[in-house]
Amino acid sequence: MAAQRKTRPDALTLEVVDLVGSVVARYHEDYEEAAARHSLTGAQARLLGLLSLEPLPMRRLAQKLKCEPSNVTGIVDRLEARGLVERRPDPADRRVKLAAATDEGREVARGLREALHFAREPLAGLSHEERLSLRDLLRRMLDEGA
Amino acid sequence: MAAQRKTRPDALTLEVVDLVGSVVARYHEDYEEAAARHSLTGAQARLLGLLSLEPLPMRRLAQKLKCEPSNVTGIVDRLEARGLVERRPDPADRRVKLAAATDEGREVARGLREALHFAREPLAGLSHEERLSLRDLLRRMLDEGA
DNA sequence: CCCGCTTGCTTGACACACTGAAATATTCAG
DNA sequence: CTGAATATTTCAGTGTGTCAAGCAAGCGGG
Repeated sequence: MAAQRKTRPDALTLEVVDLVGSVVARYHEDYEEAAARHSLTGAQARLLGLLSLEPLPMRRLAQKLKCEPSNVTGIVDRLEARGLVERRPDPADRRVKLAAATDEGREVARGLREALHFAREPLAGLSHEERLSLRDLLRRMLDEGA
Repeated sequence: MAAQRKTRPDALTLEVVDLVGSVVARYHEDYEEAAARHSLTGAQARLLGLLSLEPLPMRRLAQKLKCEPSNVTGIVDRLEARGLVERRPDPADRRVKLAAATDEGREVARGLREALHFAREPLAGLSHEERLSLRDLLRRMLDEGA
């Protein structure tokens, strides 16, 4: 599959790597900015986004966010203080606490998603076919890369 | 060009947006991990990467990193303490301090870049033509989106 | 010349994200 | 029932980031 492994990447590859870097940077700025408009930090926005889909135990949140559970405690604390998230006991296991978005939390998450769709949509400039091919290329990248 | 503006994005667009999100997440993990292997934080690695190309005044660094100058002070302080960066006076203007990578700093930056090329190369699985078309699509995205 | 404005950098106080270790509560296997 | 494993929290410590204030150096007009 790979035409090269440890060998020097060619100019084209370097350029693509660079472009990906730019896209990543742009995406991040937009994300943080959208979060800030709702008085949230990036971490809080990501966590709230997860909880807007379904309640999750703290442990699962930590896994999804790829950080230590002790870190999640603080983020949930702050969102809870703002009334966007609440902690509920898990009826099946009294050790676990389920974090769940409140109605207001889901509302904020929805607003955030929409702000992001706008922000993320430099895609709008691409035709249907181009989007199709971009989708396939990105899928391939994600598959190959581990 | 754009088939829609404020209207609901179609399923394909949503999927692409999602894929971009995944690529961004993956890229970030790899970046942080590569930095950590050199005992650097992401911010330190980014700053060192900039300085490995050319010395820059603190002010310019803040602009490139999109943060406050007062923040740059701390990051440069830590890199300077590790001997990877040094502050020099600007002969043209005694107010400005030029941050420059030391030899060791450039060496670390080089190692980091290579680690990143590896990490960033889920691209290796794509053919030359595919990379070409990916490059064009990414360029279009970046152009359109501002 | 020198006064006042601007510019570049640093400092200090503060919030948040994050980690790692220790404490607590609960589950679960033997 | 006892001891190991699991879920969460607390605490101390580091780094990133902001904002306001301070200091030094450039710069323009009287």
